[in-house]
Amino acid sequence: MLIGELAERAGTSTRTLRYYEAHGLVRPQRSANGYRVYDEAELRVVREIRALLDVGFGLDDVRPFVACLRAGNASGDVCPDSVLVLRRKLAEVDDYLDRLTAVRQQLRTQLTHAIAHREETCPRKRPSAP
Amino acid sequence: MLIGELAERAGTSTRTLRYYEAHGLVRPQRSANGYRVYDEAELRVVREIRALLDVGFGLDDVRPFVACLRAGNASGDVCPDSVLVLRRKLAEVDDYLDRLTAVRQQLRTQLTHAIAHREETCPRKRPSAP
DNA sequence: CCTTGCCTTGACGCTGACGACAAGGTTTAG
DNA sequence: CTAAACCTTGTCGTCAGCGTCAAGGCAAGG
Repeated sequence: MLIGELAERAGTSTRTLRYYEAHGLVRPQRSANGYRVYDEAELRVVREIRALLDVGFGLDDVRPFVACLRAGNASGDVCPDSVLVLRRKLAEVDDYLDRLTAVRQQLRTQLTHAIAHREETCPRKRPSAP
Repeated sequence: MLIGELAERAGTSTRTLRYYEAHGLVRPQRSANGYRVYDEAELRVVREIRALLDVGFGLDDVRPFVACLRAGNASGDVCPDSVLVLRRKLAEVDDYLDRLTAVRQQLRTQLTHAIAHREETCPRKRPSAP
C-alpha cells in the first residue's frame, strides 16, 4: 500500500502521514524506487493516532499507544504507559471541565447583568438609515 | 500615566499594551516626546480586555465591550453588541462542555477497558536493571 | 559626562498539526 | 511521445497572543 492509498483509507492526507513519520510515529518500508510502502498494521496505527488526536491528545501523548500496538497488542491502550497517559488526560479533562463550568456560570451572570442594565448609550455601527 | 505604569497597574506587560493598540483596542495620547500617555479610563479598558481574554474570548470578541465602555457606560457588557457576543460565547461554551463531557466519558470507558485487558506484551522503556 | 531607567519602532520566535506550494522522478495508459 | 497520476524532498504559511531581543532616543541624578 502506497501513501496515497493509506491516506484515503485512514481518512487523512499524505502530508499528515509524512508528518507523523517525521515525528517517529509511523515507519513505512521503502520500495526500490523510494516510495513508502505500508502494511495493514500501519493502517491500524494511523487510525489509532487519528482517534486519539480527535479526542484532544497531542502527538507525544499518542506515542505509548503506538508502541503498544506495535508490541503486538490488540489495542493500543492496554500497556502501562498508555494507561498513565489516559489517567493524566482524564485528569486534565476534569480540570478543564471545572474551569469551563465556572466560565459558563460567569457568562450567565454577566449576561443577566447586561440585560438588566441595558443602555442605549452605545456605539452605532454604521448608520443603517442615512 | 505612561505605558510602564499602566502595564503594572493592569497586571500585564508593555508588549501586550502595544499589541492591543496595534489591534485598535487601546488609543493612548502621545506626549511631546512621543511617549504613550494613558488616562484612568484606559486602565479600565485594559482590565476589561484582560478579564474577557482570561475567560477565553478572542481580541475580536472583546471589541464591542471596549466600544461600550468608551461610549461612557459603567460596564462594557450593557450594549447590544456585547450581549450578542455574550450569547454566542455562552453557546460556544455549552457546545464545548458537551463535547468535553463526551470525551471524558470515552476516556473513562477506554481506561476501564485498558485496565481490564492489561497486557505485559508491552514496550520496555530502557531496562531499569541491566 | 555618564549611567540608569524609562520610552520608541521593528522584527523574529514560539506552539501544533498540518496545508500549500515548488521542482522534480516514475510508472502506466493511450 | 506524452500526458496523467502517482510519488519524492524541501520550504514557507497558518492561527493567537504575546515574549524577546535589537538599536536607539530622552530625561534626570550624581
